[in-house]
Amino acid sequence: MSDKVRAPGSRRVPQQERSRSRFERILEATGDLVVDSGVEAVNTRVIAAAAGVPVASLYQYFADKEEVLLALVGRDLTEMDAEVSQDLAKLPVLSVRTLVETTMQAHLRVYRRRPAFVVVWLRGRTNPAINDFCRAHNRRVAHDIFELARGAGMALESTTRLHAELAVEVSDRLLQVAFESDLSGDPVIIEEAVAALCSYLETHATPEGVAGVPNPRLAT
Amino acid sequence: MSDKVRAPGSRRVPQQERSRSRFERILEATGDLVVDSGVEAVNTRVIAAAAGVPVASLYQYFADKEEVLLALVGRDLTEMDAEVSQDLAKLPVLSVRTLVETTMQAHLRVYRRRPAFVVVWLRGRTNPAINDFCRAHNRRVAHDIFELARGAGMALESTTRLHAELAVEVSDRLLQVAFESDLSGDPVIIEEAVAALCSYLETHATPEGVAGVPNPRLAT
Amino acid sequence: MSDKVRAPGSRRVPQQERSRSRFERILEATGDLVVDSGVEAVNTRVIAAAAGVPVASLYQYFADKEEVLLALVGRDLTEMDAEVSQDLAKLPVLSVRTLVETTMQAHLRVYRRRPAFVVVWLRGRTNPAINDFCRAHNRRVAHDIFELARGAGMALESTTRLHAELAVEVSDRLLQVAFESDLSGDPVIIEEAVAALCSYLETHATPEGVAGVPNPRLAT
Amino acid sequence: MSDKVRAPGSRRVPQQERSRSRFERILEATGDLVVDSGVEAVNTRVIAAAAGVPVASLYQYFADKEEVLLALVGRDLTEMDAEVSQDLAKLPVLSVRTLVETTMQAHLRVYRRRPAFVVVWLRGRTNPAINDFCRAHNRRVAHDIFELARGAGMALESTTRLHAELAVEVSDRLLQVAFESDLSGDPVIIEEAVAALCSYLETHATPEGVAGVPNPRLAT
DNA sequence: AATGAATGAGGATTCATTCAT
DNA sequence: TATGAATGAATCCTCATTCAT
Repeated sequence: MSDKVRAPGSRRVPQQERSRSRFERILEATGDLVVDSGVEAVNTRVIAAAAGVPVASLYQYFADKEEVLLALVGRDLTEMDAEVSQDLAKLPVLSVRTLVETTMQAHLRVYRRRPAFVVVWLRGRTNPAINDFCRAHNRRVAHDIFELARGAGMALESTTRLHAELAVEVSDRLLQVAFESDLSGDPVIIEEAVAALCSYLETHATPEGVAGVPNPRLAT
Repeated sequence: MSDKVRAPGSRRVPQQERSRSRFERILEATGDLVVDSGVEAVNTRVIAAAAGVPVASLYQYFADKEEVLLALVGRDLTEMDAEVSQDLAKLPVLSVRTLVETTMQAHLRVYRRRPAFVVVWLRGRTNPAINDFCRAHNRRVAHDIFELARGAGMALESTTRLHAELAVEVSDRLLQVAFESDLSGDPVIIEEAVAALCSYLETHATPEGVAGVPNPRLAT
Repeated sequence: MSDKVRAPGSRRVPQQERSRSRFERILEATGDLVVDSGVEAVNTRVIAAAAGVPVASLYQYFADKEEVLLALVGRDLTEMDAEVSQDLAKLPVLSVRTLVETTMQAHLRVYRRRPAFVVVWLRGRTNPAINDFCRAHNRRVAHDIFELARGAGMALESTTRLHAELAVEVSDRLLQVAFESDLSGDPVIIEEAVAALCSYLETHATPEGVAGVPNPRLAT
Repeated sequence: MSDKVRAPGSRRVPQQERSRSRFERILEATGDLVVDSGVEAVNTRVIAAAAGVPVASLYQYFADKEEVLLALVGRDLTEMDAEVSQDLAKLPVLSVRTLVETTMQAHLRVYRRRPAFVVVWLRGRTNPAINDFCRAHNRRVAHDIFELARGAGMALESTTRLHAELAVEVSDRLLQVAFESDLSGDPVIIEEAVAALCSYLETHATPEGVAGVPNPRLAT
C-alpha cells in the first residue's frame, strides 16, 4: 500500500515486451490461484511459483502483495465501469428500472467473464485492503450514478448522494449473497435484488425518474 | 471451533468468584482490545496479557483463538436476540413497520451498550470465522422473522424465507455502513435503513401486514 | 520415572474394588490407543479420555506418563517371563535348539495374545524410556539364560554373559523385523531367526549343549 | 522431508565461500549438538544458535527440522557407502569372511571419523524419521551385498534377499550395542559381531563363498 | 482418594520484504 | 532489470505436571 503503486497501464514498458508479459503473467497466475483456492490462500510464494518468476521479481511490478490483488480487481473493475458507462450511454430512456437493470446486467456480464474477480471482489472482503478498495469504488460509483440521475431530473430534491451510496451498498451485499456459493450467481436472488433496488430507489425518484426520461447522454 | 467451549454459566463455580471471573476476564479483555485496536490486532499473547493470565490458560476456556472472539459475539448476540424477542412480544400491533422499527431499536440498544460487539460484528467481518458466524446467525434470524410474519398472516403466499434472508442481509449491510466510522451509529443512515427495509418488505407483505395485525404472541 | 512407581499388584486396594479397576482401565485404554494409533500418539489427555477418568487422576496410579506405558509392558513382560520359565522348566532335554525354540514359542504366544505389547515393545522403541526399559529387560533375560546354560554345562569356558546378551539383542532385532508390519509376525523371518540364533549360540556351546543335556530344573 | 533440500555441492556458490559455509555450518553445528546432547535435544532454536544463523535461515536450506538430521546422516552415509564399495572393489578374494570384515572395517573407519553420525545413526533411532531412514538404507545395502554375493557365486540357491536383510539388521543392532556407551566402539563386541555374522552367513553360502572366490569386480 | 483448574516451558513454521550483486 | 539469499517478526498451540480443595 505504499506509493510505489503502479496502476495497470501506467507503466511504460522500457524496451521489450518481456516485462509486460510478466506483469500479466503474475496477474493471471494470481487470478487462477484465487479462483482455485480463495483469497486467503495466496501468498508471494505461490503467486511467484504459479507465475514462474522468482518471488523477488514480484516487487519489480508491484509494491507489495496487496497490490497484486488490487491490480487484479482494478483491471477488471476498469473494464466493468467502462461497460456500465457504455451501456448506460446507449439507453434511450433512463428510469430507475432501466438504470438498475442495465447496471446489473453489465455487472453480471463481467462477473461471468472474470471468475477471479468475483472471488476477490465478492468473497475476498476478508482482506482489509480489498475491503477498503471495494468501499472506495462503491462510493465512486454511487457518486456517478447520483450525478447522472440528478442531471436527468430523476432524483427528488430531498435525495442525496448518501441514498445512492446506500443503494450501491445494498446492491453489493445482495450480489455477495447471490455469488456466495455459485460462481455464476443465483438468478432468483439477482432478480430479487433488482426488484428491491428499484423499490428502494423509486422512493427517492421523481415521477419522471420512475416513468423514464430521455437519456441526456444518449450516444447518437 | 471445537466443542471445548464452555458457555458462561455452564460451569458451576465452587465458592468464590475466581474461576468465573477468569472466563469473563478473558472475554472483557478481548472486547477492550477489539474496541481499541480492531479485530485484526488480537492474538493470543495480547489477549492473555490484557486479561492477566498465561497464554496457556486461554485454552482452558476456549478451544482456540477464534473461539474467544466467537464467544464474545455469541454472548452479546444471545442478549440481543432475547431483547428482540421480548420487545416483539410486547408489541400490540404487528406490521412491517413496527416489526422493522422494534427490531432495529433493540439492535441499536445492544450496539450502544456493547461497543466491542459492534467492532467484531460489524467491522470484524474480515475474519472468516466471524463472517461465517454472522451469516449463520443472520439466517437464523431471518427464519424466525419469517415464521412470525407468516404465522401472523403478514406474508404473501409468494413470499419465501429467501426474501427474509435478503432483508436481513440488507439490514446488516446498512448497519455496517451506519457504524462504520461512528460507534454510536449514524442516525441518518439508520433512519434511511428503516425506510428502505419497510419499502422492500412491504412489497412482500399482505395488506394486513402493511396495515398491522394484532400480535398473536402478545404477552398479556 | 520417579520413585512414586507402583508396580502392578504392589498397590493394596483400600476398601473397594473401584480403584483397582481404574488402574486397569487406564492400562487397557492405553493399550487400545497404542494398537490403534501407535506409541507416539498417546498423551495424558487421550489416555484419560479413553479410560474415562480425569487427567489428574492418572497421577493417582502412575508417577508419570511414561509409567503408564511401562506398566503396560511390565505387566505383559512379567507374564511372558513366567511362561518362558515354565516352558523351560518342562523341557526334558536342554539344548541350544530346544532352548531357543522354546523361548521363541513362549514369546510368540504372548505377542499374539497382547498386540499392545507388540506395538510398545517392538515398535515403540522410539520412546527413550521404553528403549531403556527394553534394554534392561534384555540384559536380565540374558543373565538368566546364561546362568541356566552354564549351570547345565552347555556353555563353553570361554563363553561369557556378553555372548548371551548379544544373542538376546539379535533375537530382539529379528523379532522387531518380523513384527514390523505384521502384528502376528512374519513366520518366515521367525523361522530364520531361530536358525540364526542356534547357529550363533552353537559356536559358544559345549558339544553337550548342542546335543542336549537332561534339564537340571526339570519339574517332576 | 520435502524436496526442498539442497544437497551440498548442488548449489553453485557465486564467488565467495559464504553461502556454502552456511549450509555446512548448520550441519556442523547440528552434528556437534548431537554429539554433546543427543538427538532428542536438538531443536530449531538450538541449531540456529549454534550455527550462528537466524532460525528462519534454516528453512532456506532445509524443509524442516527433520531434514537437517537426515542431511547429516545422509552425507556421512554417502561417504560410508563409497568407502565400502571401494574397499570391496580392492579385495582380491571374496569370501563371507573377507566381505564381512571389510565392510565392518569401512564402517568403523567412518564411525570413528564422524562421531555425530554415530550418535544419530546408532543412538538416534528414537526419532521416527531417522529410524525409517536407517531401515531404508539397510535394505538398500542388503540388496547390494546380495547382488554382489550372488553374482560371485557365493550364495546358495535357497538364499534370498531376506537373508541379507536380516544379516544387515543383525549387524546394525550389534553395532548399536558396541557403540552404545563408547563412541569408539567396544572392540570385543565388534569382534564378536564379525564372528556372529560370518557364522550366520556361512549357513547361506556356497562352499566357494566360504572358501573364497576371485573378486569379479576387482579393480585392476 | 479425587479432580478442576492452572500453567511453565517448549517448539515448529510462515511470510512479506529487503538488498547486495 | 533481475534475483538468490537472508531474515525480523510474528503466531498458535500442546502437554505433562502440580496443587488446592
